[in-house]
Amino acid sequence: MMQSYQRIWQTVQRIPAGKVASYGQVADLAGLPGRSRLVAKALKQSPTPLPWHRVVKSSGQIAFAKGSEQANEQRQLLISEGVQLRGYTVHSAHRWQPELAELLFGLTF
DNA sequence: AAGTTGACCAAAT
DNA sequence: TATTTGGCCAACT
Repeated sequence: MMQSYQRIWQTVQRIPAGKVASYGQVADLAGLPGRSRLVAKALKQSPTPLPWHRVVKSSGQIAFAKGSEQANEQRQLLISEGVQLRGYTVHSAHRWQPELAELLFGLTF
């Protein structure tokens, strides 16, 4: 549903530069628990200004195949933001841990 | 209308 | 550490 994509995009937009979130984490924050695959789909539709590169697997690995054009691009974007990686895996220290106030920001009631 | 596909995930092996 | 398995569900065949 388009509504879900909007929520996902808004959530991705809140990930700070220099930090990353997992697909599942974004789904949870968007109020769509268990729908990590939908996040991937929404990202595929990525409106240009979206910081899509700040979303990685729960393992810290970049989701694209190693060595692929897209994986390399994502890697460079992250590095340019000061994110440290070992190969195609971001260091756990850069994982986004939203504060309570930040979590509440996404609620609709 | 029924089957397949994903920029995934967590737990089990 | 690596691979498999079952779960997930909207969008496509």
